[in-house]
Amino acid sequence: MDRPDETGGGAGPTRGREATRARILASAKELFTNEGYGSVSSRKIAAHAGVNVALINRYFGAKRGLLTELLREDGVYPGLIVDGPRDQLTRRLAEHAVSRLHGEGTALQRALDDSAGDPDLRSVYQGRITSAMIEPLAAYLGGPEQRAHALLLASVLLGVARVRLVEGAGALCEMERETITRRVQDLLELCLKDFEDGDAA
Amino acid sequence: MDRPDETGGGAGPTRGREATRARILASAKELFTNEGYGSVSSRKIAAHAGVNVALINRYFGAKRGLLTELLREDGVYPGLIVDGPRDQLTRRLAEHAVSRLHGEGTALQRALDDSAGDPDLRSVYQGRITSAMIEPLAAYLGGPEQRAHALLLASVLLGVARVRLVEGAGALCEMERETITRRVQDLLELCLKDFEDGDAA
DNA sequence: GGTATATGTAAACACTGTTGACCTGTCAAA
DNA sequence: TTTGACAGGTCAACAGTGTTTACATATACC
Repeated sequence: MDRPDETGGGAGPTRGREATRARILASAKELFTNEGYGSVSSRKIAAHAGVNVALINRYFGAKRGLLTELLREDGVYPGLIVDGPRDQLTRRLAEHAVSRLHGEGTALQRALDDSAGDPDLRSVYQGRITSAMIEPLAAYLGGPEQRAHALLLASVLLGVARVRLVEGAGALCEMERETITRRVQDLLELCLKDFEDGDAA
Repeated sequence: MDRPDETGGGAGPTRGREATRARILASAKELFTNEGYGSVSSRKIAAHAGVNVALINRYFGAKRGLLTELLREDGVYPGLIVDGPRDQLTRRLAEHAVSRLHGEGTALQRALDDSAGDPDLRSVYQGRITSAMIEPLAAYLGGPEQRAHALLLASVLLGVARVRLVEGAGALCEMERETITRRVQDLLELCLKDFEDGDAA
């Protein structure tokens, strides 16, 4: 039952459960970053890690498990942007969105954004967006309409991300950064308005 | 060089270039509609159409060509919603978005929306969204900032569509339909504001 | 009739993710 | 020390995928 490996007690053995897991994960991270999820095969990851293909499924269940693990470690949609003063929430979110629009952030984040549409990853991202974006937002906002407000915020944030994939978002990136950030912020602010006042036109 | 088929001049022969093309396309449409793009294999389409697999690639280049053709025929993102009185543009777009949010529209449309993330289809949807959504919007809007405005509109529209895939959009669908439509319309309206006025708070 | 050409067929290719059977080395108990 | 158990690793195969190539066939024209 106990682990018989790490006999030397060293920091980095090249074999054994944890060492192999780590090497696979590191290879996956590097390859996904440079080539995207869909373009990297299990065998390629295994070869790069100097490890047998079957071990990927042994340790991560399936290829998708690698990405799940990377997301868990890296926190691609960090709840961090939610935390902070309430009156600056939309500003933080807008800056985050525009930053993503400009392709900033970790190379891995960019790669995973690009791979988000893969059918194999759909359930992964679905759960991730819900648990790391919509639910934290709803909890942070509070109130009876928290979920609707959170979904609207998510719509704008995801929409901006999506238009980058489709278009490169050239025209938006060419604008003064503060201008587009301000506009996104205004959109987010509008998402948060109460739903009572029907027709303010 | 000329077409030797359709010798009888009948309406529906079961062999020959056009007949085969049509049968493949009809099968693809039916299967994609019911099972989505990624879950339907080339062989399955061919079997359903009673046709050899190789003919798919002969007549449509590749599997993706089937979907390109279906999109071309069906006009999934019709420029129709753009046409109309200018002061009702956002209303039309909002109604369209909310309608999609509720999963209305053709079954095929719904299926293709769901398949939009497939890596194999990325270039197809990229071109389609650009040519059938962003460019018509930009042309319709006019002005020096037309492209930025069109991209912002697209962000909201695509974002609303995306949140449906992720969440089922339960909370948004449970709301009074007019309320959510109004809110989306307001968001779209805000997208169209000039970028000059920097800080209206 | 002969022949070029369009259409349809069968089989393979080069992949993919995944799995099951099989070694192998190390540790614990007898 | 011998035995047995078991975690860790290897290999080959499975069942799929999209796509292509070489071949057979039927049609239409000269």
